[in-house]
Amino acid sequence: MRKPEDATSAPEVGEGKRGEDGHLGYLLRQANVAFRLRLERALVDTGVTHPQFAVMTMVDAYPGCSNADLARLSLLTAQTVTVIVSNLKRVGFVEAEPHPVHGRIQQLSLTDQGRRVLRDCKAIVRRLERDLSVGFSAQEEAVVRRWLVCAAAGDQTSRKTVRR
Amino acid sequence: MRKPEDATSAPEVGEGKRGEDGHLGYLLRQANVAFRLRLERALVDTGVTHPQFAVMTMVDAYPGCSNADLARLSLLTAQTVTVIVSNLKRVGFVEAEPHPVHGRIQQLSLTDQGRRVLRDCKAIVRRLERDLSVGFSAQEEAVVRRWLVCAAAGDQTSRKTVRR
DNA sequence: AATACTATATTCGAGTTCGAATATTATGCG
DNA sequence: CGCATAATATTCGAACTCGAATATAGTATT
Repeated sequence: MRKPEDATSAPEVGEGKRGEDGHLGYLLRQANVAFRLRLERALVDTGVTHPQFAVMTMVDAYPGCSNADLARLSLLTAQTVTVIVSNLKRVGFVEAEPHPVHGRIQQLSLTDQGRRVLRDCKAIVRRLERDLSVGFSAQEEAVVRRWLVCAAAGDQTSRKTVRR
Repeated sequence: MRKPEDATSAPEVGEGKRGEDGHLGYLLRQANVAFRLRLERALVDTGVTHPQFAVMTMVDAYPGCSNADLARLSLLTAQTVTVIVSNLKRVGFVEAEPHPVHGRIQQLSLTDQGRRVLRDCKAIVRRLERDLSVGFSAQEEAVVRRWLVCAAAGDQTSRKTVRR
């Protein structure tokens, strides 16, 4: 199917159902897959995967947070976060203080090494993120941001005005 | 960290860095995670996962396509598609015609059962996708669609200004 | 105090995803 | 024809992801 002489030729990314006429859910998936892939390949030298980058960023922003806090922040399940955090502990980027005064809660924080690696990752990610806004005005970017937040909130929040 | 009296209280989805002021890459990830989760949970009764739904939709749109074609269409790697297709073959939603005239290429198509299940899935997905556009005008939605296509294309296409 | 409920953390099994590597087939070039 | 190159399909190892289930700890109710 490499040559266009074939009957079932697939469209390029911007064309047909893969272009602006496609389903919004499909376009969202396609955009995310592409950006995730670019991110993952840009981070390969740091040894950090992109879920690990997300978790490390959150631990850095909310030091002392728990596994369950991370799950809420990332919209992932507690099981998923457990795996990511345990991998980060193993390589020494994250450490846990097992005994706050109360609870069996593990308070998480970055190690010095983790902070160093995170700084490198952030520089790489910043470059990739800049590309996401080229070709769009400030007003257009604001629309996109509002849409993304709305899609993330789903029905739970911010849809409460449109009762039925 | 359940009560707001705690020092490190995490913001809700629409607030702070999780709102419209956050990084575009983070917002994209957040939106995708949330939509994927809603989709996965809505499809649970059909027995189809959301990557399986995506692959079945493509096989239905391009019958006779190969594993490598699916990889290009979905922006996934050939290894990933191999696993998904083999799971779909196992449950009998997809079948492969192993011997076209040329090549070792496997021509894929949906079984009758696969087509039936896909029809049910599409009805479910259509409802979820409608929610993605409520609260946005046609012009705003067009901006969002253009941005998503642009993010999917990355640098390869559509940054080249025009056609060849 | 005993019980019920909630939250937290973890384990298990299955599906998804990638990079690396391998085997096989087609094509192009000498 | 013979060989290099490319494309296709697959296997392997590792990480991510979820639902279900389990164990533990804190809170509330009776």
